[in-house]
Amino acid sequence: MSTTSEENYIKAIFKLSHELKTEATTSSIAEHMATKASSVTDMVQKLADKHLVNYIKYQGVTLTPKGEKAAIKMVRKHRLWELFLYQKLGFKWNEIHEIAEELEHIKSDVLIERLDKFLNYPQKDPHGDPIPDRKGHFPENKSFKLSQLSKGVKGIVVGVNDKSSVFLAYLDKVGIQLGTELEIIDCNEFDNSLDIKVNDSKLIHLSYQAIQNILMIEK
Amino acid sequence: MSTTSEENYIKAIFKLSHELKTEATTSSIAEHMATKASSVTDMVQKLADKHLVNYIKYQGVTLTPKGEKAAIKMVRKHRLWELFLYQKLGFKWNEIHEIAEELEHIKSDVLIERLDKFLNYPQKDPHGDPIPDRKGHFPENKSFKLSQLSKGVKGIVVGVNDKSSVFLAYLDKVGIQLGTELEIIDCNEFDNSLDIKVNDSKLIHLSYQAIQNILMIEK
DNA sequence: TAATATAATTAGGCGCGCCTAAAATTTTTA
DNA sequence: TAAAAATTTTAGGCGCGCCTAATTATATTA
Ligand SMILES: [Mn+2]
Ligand SMILES: [Mn+2]
Ligand SMILES: [Mn+2]
Ligand SMILES: [Mn+2]
Repeated sequence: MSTTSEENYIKAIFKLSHELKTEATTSSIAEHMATKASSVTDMVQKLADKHLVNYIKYQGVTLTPKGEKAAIKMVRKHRLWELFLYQKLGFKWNEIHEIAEELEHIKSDVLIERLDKFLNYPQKDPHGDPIPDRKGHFPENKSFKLSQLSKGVKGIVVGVNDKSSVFLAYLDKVGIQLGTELEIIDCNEFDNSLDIKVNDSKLIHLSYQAIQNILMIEK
Repeated sequence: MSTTSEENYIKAIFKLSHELKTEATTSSIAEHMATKASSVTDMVQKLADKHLVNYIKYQGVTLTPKGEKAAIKMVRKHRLWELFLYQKLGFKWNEIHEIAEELEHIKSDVLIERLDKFLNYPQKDPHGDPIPDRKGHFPENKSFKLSQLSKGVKGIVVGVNDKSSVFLAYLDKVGIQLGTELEIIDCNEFDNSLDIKVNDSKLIHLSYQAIQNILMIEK
């Protein structure tokens, strides 16, 4: 069996190497988990002993197939719990991550399958992220950053990169949620910000920082 | 804040002193928690430092008002999660305790209030046990043991004392659940067992051990 | 390529929750 | 009421997950 701490490390390594497509180095893991490099080394050695990661001293770390399977299961649990909190208990999309961070560690396998069924085998979490199925397969998720759309184009918001509470609350404030239609009115070259029409009505202004973190499909 | 371990100890002390109305001694706590007496002493000292229990060396332990409030909150959380698992996810009444034992430690206060609302502010858990409200008040729960009913009397099952999976599965097997009507057909004095008619049809035989653990109200 | 800067690991230590064994205290029994 | 038994506490130790400081290895730069 694995501890809560082990599970959080496995998730972090998965996120770094598979989602952000960066190297999972000792320091990047430490930064991601707000811990110290020496703590990461300790844990990575432990995970290597358990054959969850491939680890060569000074050479960074990758997940083994066993570790990847464990990571995907954690992602599945996290996102199902987030959807439960959002859809059934009425939490806002910026209130769910922290609680799911705890709920994802509940051990029962049958629990997660029952939850999946209760939620009608959903494919997306409240942030637009794909929920892997029981076998670990991710539903196809084609989207691009709002920053990549050009003037005049209309698109639908299908996800976010930054899931921080402040960013999500900001999107709420300016009237953006999943499914919102955005039209690029103008692109301000000097700071790469955009003027945008929201749902064919309100006009807003979004910084480059913001538009890099909003995921779209074309309409 | 309190750890999972502290919470489990507080719950055990509450159960021993308030529900079973026994003394919460070092050894009774140790037995209840399947741990060693020396571990209990360690924890009880820690809980005393936090003003959650009154503790005098060699004299056993009682909850302070603060400790009792914390205990009741744990009971509330445990029973709400049990009901969720039973009612919403379709678990059987003998499958829920272990999972709730983990879920009860999820930290968010607003979560538990949302869950309460989602479940329609229930008063009883799937074992017939009372669920304290947000303020810590328990709904009145009058019932008596099946072993206290006399021949010819009819009653309704409203709870169980033993929540072990084996006992609950046994009750399922003989057709007893909450709300089942039982009629005392005969009392066998030599071993205090009962012959019982279930829901006006099937005749079964229950040992003294069993009938001490079934809670009834008269019909 | 040698010196320097950066990154990673190791050494050693800490609190937590648990254990065993020994000592202290209380309760029971003779 | 004194000895024996049972209970409880203390002493000391262990694994976990974390830390700081020191050391070692790798990457960068002159
Ligand atoms: Mn987590
Ligand atoms: Mn999410
Ligand atoms: Mn518990
Ligand atoms: Mn219960």
